[in-house]
Amino acid sequence: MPPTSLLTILADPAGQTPARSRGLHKGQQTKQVILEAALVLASQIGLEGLSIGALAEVTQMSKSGVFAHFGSREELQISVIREYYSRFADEVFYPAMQLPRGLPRVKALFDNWMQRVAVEIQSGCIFISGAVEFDDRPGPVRDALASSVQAWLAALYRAVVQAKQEGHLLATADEEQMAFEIHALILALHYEARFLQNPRSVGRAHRGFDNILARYGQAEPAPPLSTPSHPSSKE
Amino acid sequence: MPPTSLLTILADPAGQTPARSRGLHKGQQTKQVILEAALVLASQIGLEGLSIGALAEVTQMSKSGVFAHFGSREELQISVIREYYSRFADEVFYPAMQLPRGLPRVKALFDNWMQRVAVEIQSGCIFISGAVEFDDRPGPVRDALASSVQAWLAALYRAVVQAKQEGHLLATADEEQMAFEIHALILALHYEARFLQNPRSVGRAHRGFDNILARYGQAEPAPPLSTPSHPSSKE
DNA sequence: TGCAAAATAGTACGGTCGTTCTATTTTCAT
DNA sequence: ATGAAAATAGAACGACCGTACTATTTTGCA
Repeated sequence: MPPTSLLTILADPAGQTPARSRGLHKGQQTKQVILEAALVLASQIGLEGLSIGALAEVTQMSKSGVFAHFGSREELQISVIREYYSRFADEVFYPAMQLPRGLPRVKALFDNWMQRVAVEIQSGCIFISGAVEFDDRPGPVRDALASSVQAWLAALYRAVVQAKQEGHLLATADEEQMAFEIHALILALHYEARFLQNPRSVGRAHRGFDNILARYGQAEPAPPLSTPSHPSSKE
Repeated sequence: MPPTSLLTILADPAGQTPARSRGLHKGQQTKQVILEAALVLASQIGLEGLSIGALAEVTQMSKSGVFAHFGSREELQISVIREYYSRFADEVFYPAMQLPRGLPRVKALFDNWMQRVAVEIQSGCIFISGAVEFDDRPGPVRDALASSVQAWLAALYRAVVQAKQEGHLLATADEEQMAFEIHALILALHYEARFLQNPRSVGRAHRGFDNILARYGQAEPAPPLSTPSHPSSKE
């Protein structure tokens, strides 16, 4: 029983039910294998770089064999987005929801997010690369991508609102602003670490979060400046 | 007489001198026209989306005619990066260098940057889309892109260092951290405004900058929270 | 165990891509 | 004005793309 619902937008509209029977064993299984490979490929070279040919090579299948599972490249891309979103929620969102409302939960959301992005410095993040690829390319892929990101950012925002309600933030705190600044740190981390290969970025992002807490938080002691490793936001 | 030099990295290594003569009139001229079109195209669909065919169509030339000016797609992409960089410097960097060292210059750098990105919400930013496209694709294009961005970020960093030297920032201020947080705001603005189409992003970024100034600055009065329009950082 | 249905393979088509090679046109100093 | 050099055009190449159609194989219930 996941603690909240809103994160369960965009469900697979039709699990499968291809013709009329009910046997859906092998197909779903290999589809999952393909999806797994597609996720890796899309993270590396982007959703636009995802090609059915390359996917067939990786999975040792024929192009048409891969294709048949999705019906179109677009549908494949959307499936990848859904899968990515699902894993993101499992890894970042749900674990944080186990913690009590307020600052603890906000901190956990950020820490989990950071941890995931730190891994994605190597593998790439679909929410970021996809945003650039589908900036001004309307259509179902962009819609799936945007609604996924919006759902996640909304969840983060709600956690901040609750933190203020719990009295963990200053009464003057602007929740939307705080969420914006947190998002900004993650984007900068991804940019500077993955593209510019600056190893200090992880520490910078952690420090930035501490700064945000110091600004919006209730009587947080200002963290000491210039600590070698990341002073972390975990307490 | 540009006030600083470091921004003049990456010069065209060989203007032209194709065979041995010295007449280089018409060629350079149409090359500039092509480059102009390429800049528009690359901003919209990215450096990877830049196709010689599309460029030929836009410029009303033949594919081979366009191609001959660059010799390869890679060289075309690099030319676009150089041109983009040059315009960025003219628009953002040099005007700010007219202002006195310290906070005024830092503020001008940010304001000019903001202004440019605000326009790029429609057209797209090559430094951001390119970063995603060439994350893990080594080669001369990535190198040109990365060195351009690094040069700009270094310039921003120097301005912050000077602001501290001038006594405009707290003695405890971490200049690199401040530059990181400023960069983060710009990235978030681009992401949330261009991809998520959130019209409040410009105001959020401005407010974020004010927060940074309040944190690192010397006795800055905290800006009032919740102002409708952007409270701006211009004094 | 048989047999329909599901899953996969094979092949081909039209399209776009970057690039090469050769022809044609345009430029511009003499 | 002439003629060589520079600029542009044209056509063709091999490669890869998504997709459609048609076999063939594999699956899993009766």
